Amino acid sequence: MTQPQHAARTIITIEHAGEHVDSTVTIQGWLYNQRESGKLLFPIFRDGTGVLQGVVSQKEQPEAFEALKGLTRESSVIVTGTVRAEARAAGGFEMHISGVEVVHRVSDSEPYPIQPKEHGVDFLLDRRHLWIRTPRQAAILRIRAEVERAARNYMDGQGYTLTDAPVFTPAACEGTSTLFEVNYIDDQKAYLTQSGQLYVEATAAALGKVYTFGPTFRAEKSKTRRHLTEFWMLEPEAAYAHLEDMMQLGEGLVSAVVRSVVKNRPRELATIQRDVAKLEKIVPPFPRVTYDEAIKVLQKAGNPAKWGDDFGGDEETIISKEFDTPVIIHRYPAAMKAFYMATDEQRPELSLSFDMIAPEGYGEIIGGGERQSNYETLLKRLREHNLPEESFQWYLDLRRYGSVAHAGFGLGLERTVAWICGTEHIREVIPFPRMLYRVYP
RNA sequence: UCCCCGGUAGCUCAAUGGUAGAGCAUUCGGCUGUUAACCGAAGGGUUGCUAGUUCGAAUCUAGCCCGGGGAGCCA
Repeated sequence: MTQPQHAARTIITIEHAGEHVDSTVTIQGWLYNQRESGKLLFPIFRDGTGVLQGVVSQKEQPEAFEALKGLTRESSVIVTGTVRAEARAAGGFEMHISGVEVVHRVSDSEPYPIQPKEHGVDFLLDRRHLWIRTPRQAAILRIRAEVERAARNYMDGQGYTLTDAPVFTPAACEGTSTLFEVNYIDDQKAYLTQSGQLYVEATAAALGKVYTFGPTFRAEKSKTRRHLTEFWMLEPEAAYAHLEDMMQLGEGLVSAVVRSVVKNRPRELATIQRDVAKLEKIVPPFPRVTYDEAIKVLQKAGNPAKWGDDFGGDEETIISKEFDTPVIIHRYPAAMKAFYMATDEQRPELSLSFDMIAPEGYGEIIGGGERQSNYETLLKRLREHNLPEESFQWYLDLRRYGSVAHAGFGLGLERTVAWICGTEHIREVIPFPRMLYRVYP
């Protein structure tokens, strides 16, 4: 409106505002909030990269003042002004506004529903498509993107090749109770994958060191802050690899990801007020305890756990509180692990498995281990678990043709991001969470 | 599936058997350095639904619906 028609504009994003002090620039964004003080307005703009306070006086910039006065929250605006260092403004910079173009004005009769104050979870989740505009949510999503980028960089750097796994699968990977069933072509049944692992075992035999990274689905009726029905998993698998190799890869991956977030997303970590000192402590090697030792730690802490019990959230928290970094628990009893897990030759009652537990009570972020490479043993396990042999013939082929020791793990992306961000709930770290009884928006 | 907690104005909550309220948001007015600005005024309600107890129910009882947290299971 008040912008000169033919002026050459320097369009910047708010994250770079500090590089343009004392020059006139233009930002394209939305009105996040506005305070009025008589003949002064203090609008706060956001553009997805950050927020920037503006200031405009009625006396000095009457046109810009009128354009902004009474403007509704989340109206889209293109604003031109001079960036000044300003200690009184949040973030340390402020824009002295000279031109305002209101691109779209939010109606007075239907004001933007999300206010800069406390809201209930249900209300926010119903409006997740708008909630993600909130600076805190936007910062979390940018950190998630950094985690994904850093994880892929690390895996690629370690010589692993990304091999995407299918989402439709013919049968369960571990059991049948937790699968989403879908009608495939001509009344054939298919399921949404709960893990890409079986497929990555095949591609590992083809390419050596591989990983898959994609969505997985669990139809479990879990209603907790650690569960989603649709979540993303990064699953490496390597031929000729053993348990020890995967424990090292896991701690290398997790610490590289954390380091990358600390280095590349300091603004976002500040926005969400994450204690960065805690993240800076995440350096390999991570402490390792065997299942046997973990039981002793629990009993010492007064927990009634006994050998053979699986660990729930309480048990994980007790163990993880002993350390500042994630902790690896390895060699769980074979009975509590999946049919494809290899067993310890020295102690056949143990599986060559490991979990990585995040600090601060965020629970298991990695689960994996060495796979059963012997045809006869694997077939026996399949039958013991009452799994449909027909559906697993291709998987058994991997043990018929050049079977080798191999190992891998699955890293839960959302639990990892939730821990790195310190969020209350895992649902905040995925753009559109899918949870029990919630598929909208 | 089981256990626990909750549902009152657009939002966050108060009212524990006796006239349904506050803050924020919205509208109007005031304020030249605000930080979820502040000050004044106005509008805004089938207290999740159904039945019951009672002179009287947001409040007590039963059933149902919806949501949250946890268990199991897992990343």
